[in-house]
Amino acid sequence: MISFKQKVFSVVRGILAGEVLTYKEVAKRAGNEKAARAVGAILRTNFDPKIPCHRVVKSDGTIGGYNRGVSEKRRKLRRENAMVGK
DNA sequence: CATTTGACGCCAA
DNA sequence: TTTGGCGCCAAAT
Repeated sequence: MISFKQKVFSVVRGILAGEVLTYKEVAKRAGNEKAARAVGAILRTNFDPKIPCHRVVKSDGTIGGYNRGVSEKRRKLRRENAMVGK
């Protein structure tokens, strides 16, 4: 039985370089659009380099958080995407 | 099983 | 535009 959490990881793992999803989008793809907050909690407790969790940002365009520091996240996004938003 | 937690989202002021 | 407050949810305790 795959948990919501597993689903979230599958989705995030599938994000292509240059693609950025919001927590809400990830939640929707994982099966529950209203679980954006839970997605953050999940990505927070489970760090895994195979998962490009730095490509997940907030709906309002701000960067959100990151286990290894927001600066690091911003830097990675900047390398992959050209613009990160605000 | 009951509570707490927090990388969120949205709206009113 | 910036803040504050409330709702929502899966996980962790």
